[in-house]
Amino acid sequence: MPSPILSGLNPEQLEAVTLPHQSALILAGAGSGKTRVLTTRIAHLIQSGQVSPHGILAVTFTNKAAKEMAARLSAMLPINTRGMWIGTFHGLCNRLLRAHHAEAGLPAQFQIIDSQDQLAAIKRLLKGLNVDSEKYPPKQVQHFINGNKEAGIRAQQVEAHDTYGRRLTEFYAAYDDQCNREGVVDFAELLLRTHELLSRNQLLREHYQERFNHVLVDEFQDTNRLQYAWLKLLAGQRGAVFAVGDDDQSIYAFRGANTGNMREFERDFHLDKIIRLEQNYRSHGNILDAANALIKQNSGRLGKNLWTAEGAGEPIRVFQAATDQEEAAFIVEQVRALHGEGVALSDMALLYRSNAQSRILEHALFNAALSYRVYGGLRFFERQEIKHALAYLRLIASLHDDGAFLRVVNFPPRGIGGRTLEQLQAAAAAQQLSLWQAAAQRVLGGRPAASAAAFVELIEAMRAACAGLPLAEQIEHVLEASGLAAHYRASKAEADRLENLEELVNAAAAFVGEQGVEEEASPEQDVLATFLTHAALEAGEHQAASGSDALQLMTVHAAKGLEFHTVFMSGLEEGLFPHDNSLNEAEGREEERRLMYVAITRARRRLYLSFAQSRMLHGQVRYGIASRFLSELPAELLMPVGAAAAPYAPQPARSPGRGETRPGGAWNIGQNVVHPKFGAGVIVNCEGRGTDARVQVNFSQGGLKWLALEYAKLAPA
DNA sequence: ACTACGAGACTTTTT
DNA sequence: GTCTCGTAGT
Repeated sequence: MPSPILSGLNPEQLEAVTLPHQSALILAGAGSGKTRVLTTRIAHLIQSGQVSPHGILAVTFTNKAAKEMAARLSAMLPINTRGMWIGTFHGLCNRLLRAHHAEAGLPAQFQIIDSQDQLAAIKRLLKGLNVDSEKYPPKQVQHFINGNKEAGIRAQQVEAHDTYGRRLTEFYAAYDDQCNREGVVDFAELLLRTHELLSRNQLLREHYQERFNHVLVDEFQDTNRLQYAWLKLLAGQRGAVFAVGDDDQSIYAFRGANTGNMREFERDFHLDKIIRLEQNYRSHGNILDAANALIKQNSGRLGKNLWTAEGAGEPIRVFQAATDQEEAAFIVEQVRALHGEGVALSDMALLYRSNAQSRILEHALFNAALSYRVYGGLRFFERQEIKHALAYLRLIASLHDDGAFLRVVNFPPRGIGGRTLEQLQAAAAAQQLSLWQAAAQRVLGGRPAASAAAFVELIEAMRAACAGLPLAEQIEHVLEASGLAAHYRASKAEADRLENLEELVNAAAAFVGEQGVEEEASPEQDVLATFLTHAALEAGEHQAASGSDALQLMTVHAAKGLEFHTVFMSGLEEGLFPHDNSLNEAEGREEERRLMYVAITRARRRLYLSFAQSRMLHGQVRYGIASRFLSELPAELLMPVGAAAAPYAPQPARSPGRGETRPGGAWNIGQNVVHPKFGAGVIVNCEGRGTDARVQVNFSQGGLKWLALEYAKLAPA
């Protein structure tokens, strides 16, 4: 007698869901019901009595995915998912480290710092070591540290081959020391610490290995080395790892995702089961055919071909615009028409490769009075006013947090400037004290000591006043006592920041409301710590939902996992998409292609691909040719649209348009040329006439150069 | 100690 | 075009 939760699954989905206790890889194509399979399997395991909710570990990458999984699960089964171990890698690590902080060598109230805070900590560290930030850019040091942590390598284990590498390794070691002193943990550290804790502590390891009989992973293709090692460790010899992913949608290699994990998983776990979910429930045939044809050109795929029971549907529309403005105007016009036909604006997406492209599109939409919503940008807990407020709270919770100290010691301004801080930092370093201790012990003399002492008193007063208050009231008190609220009230230009601070109080109240149900007996101080963790681990929505029907604007990355009736993929030009910076290595080129694959498979019914021959980028006009991806799609699936409906490839040399000079009569923008010294290149700009005429050439070897035509020995190629 | 101006950068991003 | 960072000026 099949259970109702299994009804409606196709044979492959059913097989995946009802697999016995064994490790398995589910290759789930776009729109193949991946999340459904994952959640239904958990529900099925529990319902059939194979495991209790207690024995499940379900890991995702984003909080959104974790929440959705929990929500779907509680809709399927009458269970409370709150106590279950469903969460992000980082969230679950946090949970483990809080429970075993002593064994992990962490203070009970350790704070989590985000990448911004981490970068600030590194800058501070380098400054203290008198390091030339030209030679060792903080961003690069951060990259080095995180890269090593994600490979499971501590500073002591780094194999440095040159002076530069040895220096970076020193910084890595010093950074970890600094974090330990301050009681802060960065994102990568959460994972590495947990991994070390479990590898070192046999009792703990066996406890969790026994407990988590079933480990389920979402978006497995996005895991990095450390996350994979973490999974392997938790699963142990007898555990079953059920990994769901799609190698064709791996678009995060640039931030450490190891595409090799899928193959390694297959080998390490001796998989005899790889289930492919290839039936797509989202898109019409032409769209899937295009996606399949494109992705086939990548090498080293595990292999998969999407199909649909639906018809072919409409052809894919391709639009060639002369300028980015024209491209935007075309999109506006099409959006209007479709909206008129009854397609909701929110069911249409406007995608682009990089955020910089959104502005011109926004401009056109704004002028057309079409409502739109841009995803991306600053998130709630990343805003500076929120960071300031949280830093006061962090300092109250954990006085030795130098990062928090420095963020607020002079904000709002209270006469503690760079000079004073330098002295304070020197004194603290000399005596191995935190900045707080140094300030509290009045190591300074003169006027600076007085202002520092005043700050110490301020924080101590806040700490005392907050003790025992509900969280929201604590925050309200801090906002007033610190002068933050007054500071933002005083400036008209920053009224929105004040609003955000008020929103922070609301968020805290809501947070306590949600928490309160479960953990009724938790002491007040712990609520603050939990809230700070929440703020660090979950930066909040990118933008508050406007509620109204609005066109969705976002990068292709941000669109992963979403679907729309109509998708406009804009800016399909060489150099933009695929992006210049990714073209050097085959890996990068293939990732760009996967990105294009993700873009195409977002569309249910209609797909527009557009590009512009000229585009304003970085304040300069760039001339581009059609993206290679357009020629990689089967021509019979494409339909040129728009005023000209002209063929777009191969790119004909364009004669100069309005306002463009035509020096010497022989040189055109877009023309390929050869220079005796610089080699092959393409003309991207012209200027002046007669003997003054100059052309700008983008050389494949030498980069961008302005050349005076009178002297340069330029020849057509 | 704070503010203002200019030089240079600038793919994608979650935790 | 726009944001960030560092330095110079008040």
